[in-house]
Amino acid sequence: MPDAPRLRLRIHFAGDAMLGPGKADLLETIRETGSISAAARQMGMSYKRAWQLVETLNSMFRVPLVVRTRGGAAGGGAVVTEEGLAVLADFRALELVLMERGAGALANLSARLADNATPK
Amino acid sequence: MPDAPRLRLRIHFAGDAMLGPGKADLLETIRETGSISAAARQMGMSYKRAWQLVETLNSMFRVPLVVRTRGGAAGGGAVVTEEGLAVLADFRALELVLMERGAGALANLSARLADNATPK
DNA sequence: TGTCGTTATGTCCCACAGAACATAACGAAG
DNA sequence: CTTCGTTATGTTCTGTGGGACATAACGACA
Repeated sequence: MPDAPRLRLRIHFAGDAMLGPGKADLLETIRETGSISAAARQMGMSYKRAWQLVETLNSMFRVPLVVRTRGGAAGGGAVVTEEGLAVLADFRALELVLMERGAGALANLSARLADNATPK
Repeated sequence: MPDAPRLRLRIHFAGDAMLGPGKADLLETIRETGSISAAARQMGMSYKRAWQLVETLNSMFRVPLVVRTRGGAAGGGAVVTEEGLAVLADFRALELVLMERGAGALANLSARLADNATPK
């Protein structure tokens, strides 16, 4: 088995609101870097996209997950709120549950895969 | 709570091979209808797309998941193999595990959502 | 040997997500 | 009151996933 298969989870709420690995990872990177732009750079995505994701994240929950500040010596920054951390934790918990309890089925599936030796 | 959030799961294997709700549902509908085109119609997707999905499904596993026959009185048809049923079962098992064991975290997340009363 | 519904493919087209650029606005510190 | 990095937005461009069509091939059966 070359590399372990990755389980990707996405939650579709009412309307078009959804939460998946993209927003979760972004949230996590913002927490680490304290800045949207730094997170975007680190994740190799455009600042605008990251900003848009934060925007939708904040608007889909009652309490904002990320608070931003503009100006100042550091230019500004972004901080993940308690609510944001909680949301992130819940999402990670779901992923973890899936990884742990689904290892068996996942192994079954992997065993049936054709061995494409990642050609070229 | 308007409608229950849907958990969507996708498995990314090595290379670009991946398995998600799309292929799983298609597999299931083919099993029910015995035909790719009927499944496509029933799922509201073009025949070509359904055919392409079946093609990639068959090529990403060692044993084909769907066998097809052309011509004949009925025009032809498609049958999901034992292997296909097994793959489908494993995927559904993963989904089920997620729904059951993740209900708690999912409820937490839902509770934090902004109540967008599905406007318009 | 003609019929009929399905599988099998190719071509054209378009909506749309996201990249790439381009500017403002901001505000603490020096 | 200048500087500096960040947040905040708008505009343009493009790759592409998938829809919409168009045909061919197939083969059991009447």
